[in-house]
Amino acid sequence: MSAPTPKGSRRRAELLDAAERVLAAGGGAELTMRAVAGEAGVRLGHLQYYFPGRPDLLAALLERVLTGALERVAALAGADAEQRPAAGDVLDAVLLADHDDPRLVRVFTEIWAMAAREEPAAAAVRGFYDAYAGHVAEYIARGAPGVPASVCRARAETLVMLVEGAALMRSGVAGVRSAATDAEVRRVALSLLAPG
Amino acid sequence: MSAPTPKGSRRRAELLDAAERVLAAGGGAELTMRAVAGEAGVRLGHLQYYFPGRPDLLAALLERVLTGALERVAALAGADAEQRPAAGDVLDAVLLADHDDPRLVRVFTEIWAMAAREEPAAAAVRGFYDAYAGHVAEYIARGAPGVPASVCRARAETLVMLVEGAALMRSGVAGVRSAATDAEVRRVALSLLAPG
DNA sequence: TGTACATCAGTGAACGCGCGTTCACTGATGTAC
DNA sequence: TGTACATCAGTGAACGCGCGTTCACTGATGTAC
Repeated sequence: MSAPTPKGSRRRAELLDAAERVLAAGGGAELTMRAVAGEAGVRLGHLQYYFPGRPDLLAALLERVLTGALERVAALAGADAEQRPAAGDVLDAVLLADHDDPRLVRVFTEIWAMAAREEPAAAAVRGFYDAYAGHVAEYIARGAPGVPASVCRARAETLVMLVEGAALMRSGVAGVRSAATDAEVRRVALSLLAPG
Repeated sequence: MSAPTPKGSRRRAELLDAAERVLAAGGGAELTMRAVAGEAGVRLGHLQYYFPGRPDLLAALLERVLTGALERVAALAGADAEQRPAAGDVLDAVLLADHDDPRLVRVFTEIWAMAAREEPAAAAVRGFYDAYAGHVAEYIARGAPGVPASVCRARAETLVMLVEGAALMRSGVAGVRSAATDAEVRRVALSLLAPG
């Protein structure tokens, strides 16, 4: 597939959209070539024109979801060093916007499960969280000039753990949301993001 | 299956052991009736004598894993109000013992994915984390007599989020372990478990 | 502007395979008398 | 202690189904001259 045409890229994106909807709705076990083709409104054989085998589809889907999520993190935490958004606003954006989409939480639980199974997927997921923590660490460092980079990194990784755990627990999958806990999470997260 | 015989209970447990090994090794997609029967060394038809359908096996497996994990939490955090173990020891036990078993982390990522798919599984998982947080809240309350129960609960839920996020990130699935981050997680977790 | 041809986009049927499920069956174990 | 019988434990073959994959095919679109 060298130099894809505009139409080709659009179709490819549509097919991945469909795959993402199927994954969110039914989980990895229902993410079949037929189901994706049906969701996209094309024939099985045509889906395989773009993604010859199921592994090709899975890899492309994983890459797109992770890239999209990372771009959102970068936009929130990193873009302009000058216009550094307030830590509270960043947290609210992560905790409210991202986690309020149960679709995304579902997709991520499936991605974690995929990563636990297959090393290539795990490598992609580790790369994602590594970059994620990198953005957060940079944000922290900008707000605390004297603090060593290694400390910023440790705080960033801890914050990512808390946020991902919160995603799981607040999503209805493994727990339910409560205002008191949200406030406590926010307090702890803030102390990591902008200590002092 | 009224009043199972000793032999029946043993066989049942053996079959669930096998199912757990298959789940840890290959994930939910490979957890087939045939694979479990093969792992247990019995014939397919015989597995179905104890678990007539796949849903029966899945439900029993989920219940056993969650019950086992909860018992370990209860033993750590709750048992005797008199012999209250030090917060640091509790944390070390959770972070080192539990998380050092990649098998268990893998099983839990699969359980989260299952819960994201099926509401009955989600209900069981929510019940588990509810009880988990309850034990932790009680532990916190015993160490901080003046603090309202609602505050203890919020701290406990936040701690559970952090611990589960840490399990994911430290397991190799979504991240790698680092001593600096471990220390930071421990510091934050301790501040939740035994503030002041 | 027209034509020939290569490539791109999309279809449809068929394959072999592993799955969950069904079911008739056999041997082992317990229990009543 | 022996026997008859019910239940428990385990086998083995077959079923229909949905899956990923293969492949020959057709129509649409671009491109060279």
